[in-house]
Amino acid sequence: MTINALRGTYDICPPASYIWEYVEQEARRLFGQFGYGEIRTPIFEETRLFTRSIGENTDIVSKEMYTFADRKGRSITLRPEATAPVVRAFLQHKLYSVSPLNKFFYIGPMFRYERPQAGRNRQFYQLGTEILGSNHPYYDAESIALAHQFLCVIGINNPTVKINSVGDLESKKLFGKMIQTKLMPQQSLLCADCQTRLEKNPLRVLDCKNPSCKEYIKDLPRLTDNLSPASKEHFAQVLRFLDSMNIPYVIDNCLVRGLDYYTETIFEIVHSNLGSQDALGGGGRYNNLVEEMEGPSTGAVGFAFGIDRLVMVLEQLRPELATDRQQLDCYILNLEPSVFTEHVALVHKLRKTGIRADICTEEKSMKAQFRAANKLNARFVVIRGKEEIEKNIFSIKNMNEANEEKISYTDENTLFEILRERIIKL
RNA sequence: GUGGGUGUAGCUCAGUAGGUUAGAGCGUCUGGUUGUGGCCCAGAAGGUCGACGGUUCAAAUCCGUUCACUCACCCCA
Repeated sequence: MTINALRGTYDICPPASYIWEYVEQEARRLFGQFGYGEIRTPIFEETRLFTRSIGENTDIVSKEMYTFADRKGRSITLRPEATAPVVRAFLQHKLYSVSPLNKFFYIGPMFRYERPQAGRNRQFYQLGTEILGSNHPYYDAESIALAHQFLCVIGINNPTVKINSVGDLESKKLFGKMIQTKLMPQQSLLCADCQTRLEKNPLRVLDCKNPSCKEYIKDLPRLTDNLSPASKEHFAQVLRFLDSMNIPYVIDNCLVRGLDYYTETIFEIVHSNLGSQDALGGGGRYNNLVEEMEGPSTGAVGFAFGIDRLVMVLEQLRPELATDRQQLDCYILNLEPSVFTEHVALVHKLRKTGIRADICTEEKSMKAQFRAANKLNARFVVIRGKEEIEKNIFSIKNMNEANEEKISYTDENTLFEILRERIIKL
């Protein structure tokens, strides 16, 4: 009985892993350029960190958390998202007193117990940012600009940025109540999902795709018309900054996010090359979360990409990323056991000077060894067989030009030097 | 949690009016005269046909159960 990876988890083997490396490498470079420092938090936390921050009756907390008791009976949860852990770290280390503004990025696995489907796994990977310490609308726009530029950098060129505002905590609550009172009389006419949404999370009714529900939704007041003057101005400024940076976006009055802590600006980036789960990433502002977690009043905004989904799109758009383009500089054949040890020293010496060298360990036929060299995409092959040893020479074959050079052998070191010279010359 | 689809070689898949030793392409390995790769040619290895049970003289094929994968709903990255 073989053991397989658990449902919703998977292995990333070469050459597919090259895409992941590429995405992460470009993220580190660009996010660093924008002034974000990497933060790494633990993969598991106390359960109440998430129940408190994300919200008791959100889907994530009510049915998707990997929660278990540790050996001392404490309730532990594998992180379903990174914002709460980052805020926890921010407070634990009192980073607000180290610097008024903190910009972080993170890369790592998250866990949600869901039925897997295209673009959704139980262990999935996010790469995201958090800016803590300001409620200036510029930072909402910067988050979106960074996300947008990152996609451009890695070659995902036509994403759609959807944006909306839910206003401050007060207007968010008031608007929810408004929807409830307007729709309650017709509750029984809505779809089953909307009936429960209306009670648990009324804003969600807005993005129901059910055609019959849409009839009722279109007559509802609009979120953006019911914002407080301050929230309205905040949102207008975010849009103004986006315009000034030429970041394209679509205002989507029905966009709602599933986590309780979002306030003001929320956004989502979708892409048509994905399946039904078409969001590459999303985020928004969360001005009350830090305070709710017993920290000082702190404006904050963040977003996250699903790396799994970025990779899915890149597999389609840039399949060349998943090929091993690296050439081997030098492959040393194994024809005479008497010189094998000398060759072990040679490979090591070459590698120490930064050359990509490798050695054949099996005493196979010359044809087989050349086939191996070819598969490894070797530029040079070192040949020391019976003939060379008798004549006291060694041969270097250039695989690209298919010509061979025979050089007289004096000692190990000159062999190394001559080989190195040939390799570096190219 | 709910619903649909699919399980045959390492990969992509053929293979039903149930009937001999279950196939192809790619990949892997070995050869194609004495020591040379890619192209070409030849050959080999590799499968308890997802698992279990049933019908039948006979099951990859029909029936039942189960597991896995997959897509979608809910929701999210």
